[in-house]
Amino acid sequence: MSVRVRFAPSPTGSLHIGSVRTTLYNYFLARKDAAGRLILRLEDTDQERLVPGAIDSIYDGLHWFGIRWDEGPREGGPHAPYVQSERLPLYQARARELVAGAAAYFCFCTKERLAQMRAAQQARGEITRYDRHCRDIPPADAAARAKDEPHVIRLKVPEEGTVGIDDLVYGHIEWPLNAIEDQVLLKSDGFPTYQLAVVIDDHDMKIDPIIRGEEWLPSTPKHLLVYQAFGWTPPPHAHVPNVLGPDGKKLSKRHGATQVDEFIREGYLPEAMVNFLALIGWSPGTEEEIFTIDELVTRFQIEQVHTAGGKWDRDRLDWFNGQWIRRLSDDELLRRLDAFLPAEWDRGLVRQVVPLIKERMRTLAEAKDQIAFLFGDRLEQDRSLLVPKKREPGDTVTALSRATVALRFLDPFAPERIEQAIAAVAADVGWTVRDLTIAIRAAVTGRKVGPPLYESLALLGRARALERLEAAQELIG
RNA sequence: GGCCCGGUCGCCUAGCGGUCUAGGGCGCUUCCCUUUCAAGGAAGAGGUCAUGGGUUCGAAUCCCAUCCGGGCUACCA
Repeated sequence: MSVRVRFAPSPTGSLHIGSVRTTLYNYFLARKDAAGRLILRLEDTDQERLVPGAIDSIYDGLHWFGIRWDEGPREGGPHAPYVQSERLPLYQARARELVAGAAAYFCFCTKERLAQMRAAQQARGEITRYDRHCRDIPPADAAARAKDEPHVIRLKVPEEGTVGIDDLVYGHIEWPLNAIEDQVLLKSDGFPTYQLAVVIDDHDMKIDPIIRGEEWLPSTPKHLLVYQAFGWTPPPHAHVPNVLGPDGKKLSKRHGATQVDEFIREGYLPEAMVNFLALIGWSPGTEEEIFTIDELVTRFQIEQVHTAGGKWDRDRLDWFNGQWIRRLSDDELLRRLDAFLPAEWDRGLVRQVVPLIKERMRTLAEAKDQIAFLFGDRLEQDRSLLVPKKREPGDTVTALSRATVALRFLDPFAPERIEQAIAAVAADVGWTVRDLTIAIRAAVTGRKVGPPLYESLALLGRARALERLEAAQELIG
């Protein structure tokens, strides 16, 4: 039996980083098995929460990560359609089947009555749960009323007993039936609830195993009961722990960026995100840290997934990102950088600085500020940076003017020659090379830190370098 | 409140009854390298394995209780 796994997002917004983690685990398993299949299914049964464009952003986000799947809304497949709102007749027929078999029943309670009931239960300090008011209406009467009265279909949960699963991650878990209410399966608008749709779809699409977030654990008994009602055998389940915010709660917008497109915009690499994400809640059991997505496919074992939630650690993500940036070839890095730099910046020149800033970047977005001095003629100089600590303005002007002279006729205007020239000037004026480079860097780049100075000067070109050195002398004086 | 899950350095984690005086990575500190900043290299601080009881010759590892944290508790998913 080959692996058939799925990820089933609701198109209620853009892709959340936590669900990407779960999707990654599904992906690893699907690719590990040569005959494995990954299925994308859209769970849009809540029509009120639909967000237009969400489907596109799910597709874009997943593709960005390098995740490919085999069956889905746009890809088609043997179990189409893969969008729940297009499968309505299926759910309705199945729900009626359950009613006919006395495993479910029509319920005519209004939302108002349910609200009142809940309020009363709460006031009495009881568990809030459907009181099974409609459970014992004679089936014939109920069927007749259902013809023209608004209604839902509820599952007839057995009075006692237990249901349980052997979760691939959490092990054996059991729930007493008396804690489970008669779940709504089909809403009054004819749409299925998640609980019904997910079971029918996973069954029809032959999903095995089901891998999903830990937050679904409490609704597993409800699903199990639906499987039972249909007489189906539930597939193996694997729940994976949540990705948590710094406060230990489920990662959400109030913890900062959580959407894939935000990370793309901030200049994170998919390689780094995959690597980082995979290691929250799973470990290969070795001391290695850096993995490509393909390596993860071969290493990943669902049984090694943890039971405890893991916190999101931005510093660690940044470290992974730096690692992956440094693993890129210069040409590849140039390609990735493209979207983060103004279109008018000369790519030939950018290509030449790339090696100089490669190990100075943690995100792609940082590159722009680091190399901006190379582009355009105007440069904002900061007088306070121009004069090194413990040096006099006058001496600085002298040093800078000597450097200007030394660089003017240097041939070629290349890093090694520049280095020699600057060393000579430093010796000449009795300054440390360090202090002299501080002043020159400030003059030429306007900043305190940046890529290596001699290479930067060479790339800047003699004309602009001299111009800026002279401007700096004026500014000080 | 009820049900379920969890608890190893600040964070991600190794560990699955003895090799643990608890290992690695991030972050932090110091040093080396050095034209700045990084990167890289080296060293270091940091954990009474939530707590208390058992079981055992032996427990981070098994059992129980307690505490703390989280999730769920909808005609949301």
